[in-house]
Amino acid sequence: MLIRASEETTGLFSQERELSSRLEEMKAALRERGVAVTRKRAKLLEVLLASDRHPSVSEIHEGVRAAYPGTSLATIYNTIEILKETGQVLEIEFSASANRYDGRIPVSHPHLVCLQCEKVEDMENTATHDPFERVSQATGYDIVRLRTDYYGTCPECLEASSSGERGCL
Amino acid sequence: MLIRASEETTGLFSQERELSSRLEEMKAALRERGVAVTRKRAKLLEVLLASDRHPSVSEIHEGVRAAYPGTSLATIYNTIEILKETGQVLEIEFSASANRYDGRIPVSHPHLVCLQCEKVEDMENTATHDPFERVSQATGYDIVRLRTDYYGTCPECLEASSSGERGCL
DNA sequence: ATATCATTTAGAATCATTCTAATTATTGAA
DNA sequence: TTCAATAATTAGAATGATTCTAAATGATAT
Repeated sequence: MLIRASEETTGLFSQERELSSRLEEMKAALRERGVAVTRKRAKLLEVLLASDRHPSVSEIHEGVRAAYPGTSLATIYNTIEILKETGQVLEIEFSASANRYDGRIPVSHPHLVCLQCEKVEDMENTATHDPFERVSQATGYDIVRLRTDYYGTCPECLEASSSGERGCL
Repeated sequence: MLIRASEETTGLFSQERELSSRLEEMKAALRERGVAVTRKRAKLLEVLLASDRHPSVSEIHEGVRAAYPGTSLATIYNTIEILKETGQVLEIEFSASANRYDGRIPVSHPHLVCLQCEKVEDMENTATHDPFERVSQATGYDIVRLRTDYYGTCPECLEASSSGERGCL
């Protein structure tokens, strides 16, 4: 059965316990990489893990600034870059809008993307994708990542647009 | 079996016949849409279909300029936009570099992306992805598109980097 | 011919991201 | 504690793909 991971008590990422161990994992990865876990960086990790919204850099920036008002955008970009390099965050690229980041599940997994409200949700994977080794063998590529995203209109946006084009305020 | 579509005599898109009927299809779609198939637009379609390289806008621009030197970038963007709207081209989005376009197979299908040389290849799909209807049903989304891309290093780049880091000229 | 409408144009504007060079914090040795 | 040395952070400039704008050109039909 295919369900949305955002349903909080089941699915891909449910337990608060998992969240805090994920936080520790990320901090450990930063230390291992040889960079300090500063207060701003710690806050960034928190913000990143706080929601299943797959936040953009500027959303993260706002979250961090709520605690540390002087924080610059560059700090967010820098830290995200390190997280990417250490495999601690999954970057979901968009060309027409800002990239989104998944710190909860930093490995390849499918998403639902609403083209209207730009929501990005995790999706349980029921389909079987070719494992990297198999693709590698068949193509000669060294495969490191897979992107599987379904694009469309989310139920809320469908509802909003069906219950009246009139609401044009 | 999983093979690369770029092998010319088999695979997803082999026959020259298919290419020219594809060209007519695209022209028809433009006319149906109510826009003229000008010489520049016709050339653009040709360039788009000419290779399996999944060209970027600026590659297409260069191709068109070879025949019509004065052609502006805006014309390419405009026409690509119309092709997108009519479902005649598949846009493969990248945030860190230019988007790529697939006019040969304008419907969702998987790709191999080389992170080093930025090659984009079609891939035969052996894995079963959840059909749109099934995802729609399970999630409430109205799904219109699926992106399935494998990222890694292509055989040529692997070869180049293994046969010596020395070649640093 | 000429009025109308679509097409094309050059260049400006936008926006996410990256870069740069200077400033500020932190740390470890004297 | 003091003083380098190193890392982290900063503001703002630079970049680059894309979109926008307003003017110019081209085609079409009477």
